[in-house]
Amino acid sequence: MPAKVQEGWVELPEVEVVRRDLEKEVVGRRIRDVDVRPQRNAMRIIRRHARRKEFADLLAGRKIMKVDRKGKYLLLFLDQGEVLVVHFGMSGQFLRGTKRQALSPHTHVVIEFQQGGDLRYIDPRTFGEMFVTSVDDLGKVSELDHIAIDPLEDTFTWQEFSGELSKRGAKLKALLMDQKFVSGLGNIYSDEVLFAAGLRYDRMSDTLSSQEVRRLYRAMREVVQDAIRFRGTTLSDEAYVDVFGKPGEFQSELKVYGRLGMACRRCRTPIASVKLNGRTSYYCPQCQS
DNA sequence: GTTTAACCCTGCACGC
DNA sequence: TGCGTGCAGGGTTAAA
Repeated sequence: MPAKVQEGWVELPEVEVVRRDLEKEVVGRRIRDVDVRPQRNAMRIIRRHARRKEFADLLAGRKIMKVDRKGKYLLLFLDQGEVLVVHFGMSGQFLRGTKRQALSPHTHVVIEFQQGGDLRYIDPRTFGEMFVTSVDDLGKVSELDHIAIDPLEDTFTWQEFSGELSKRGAKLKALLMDQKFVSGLGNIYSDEVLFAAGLRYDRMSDTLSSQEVRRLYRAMREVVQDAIRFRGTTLSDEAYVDVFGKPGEFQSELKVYGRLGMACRRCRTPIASVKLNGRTSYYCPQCQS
């Protein structure tokens, strides 16, 4: 039975690829105008703002100074002490465009630049969102405040990771996906990390040997770094693309995710899946214990 | 403290 | 064949 084609979504590697693209493409540009599209769903994207105009006025005339990432959130810092915060949800994406190019379906926001060209926010499922706040108020945004340490940060050491793991008594899969424990991993990469570490989804975090902790720590950094190098995971035509519309290539590197019934790349045992809290998790029954 | 369920929405699969 | 219905899917949060 072929694996069902899934829509793609956005985890740390994809957000980081977009961040790097935006740094090259939009930093230094000044916003001329912002068009929040007339369809009702566009308001869902800017749900923290009462009106389209309010959101647009906060951005018009501002210059984009730098682009940071916190977990799966993108932070576009503007020249007057304000920040455009973006979360892609499940199906959000940024695309560079020009006035002559027609807007694709589910385009909710178009940011037009003075130097020409625009940046479009597209999101079929509208689970994503964007809002503008001041740098001073960033700390008051609870979702950002709660985000745990990033696996790519140098300050993320395995000793610290080990301490956090033993403090918690939770199943590894749930823990890896918990943004308050470690930031940026979703369903795809948590499965891949657990496979790379040789650990099962239901292992309790406080039962790992120090060797297993180190394996998990190393796997987490390696999988995320590799996925960025391959510019993210694109599972179907409709799925994630970078700012230029180009799909990622990490899907060909996936070891377990979406490979139900296919031979494990390491031991040839068929990949199994299990439903956890309504989400499908993939693993190798032989390689992971 | 952890686990579960529900919410948001679209698109697809399925059945009549 | 065409339409209507049901539900999968991820991140977050509130409830259990």
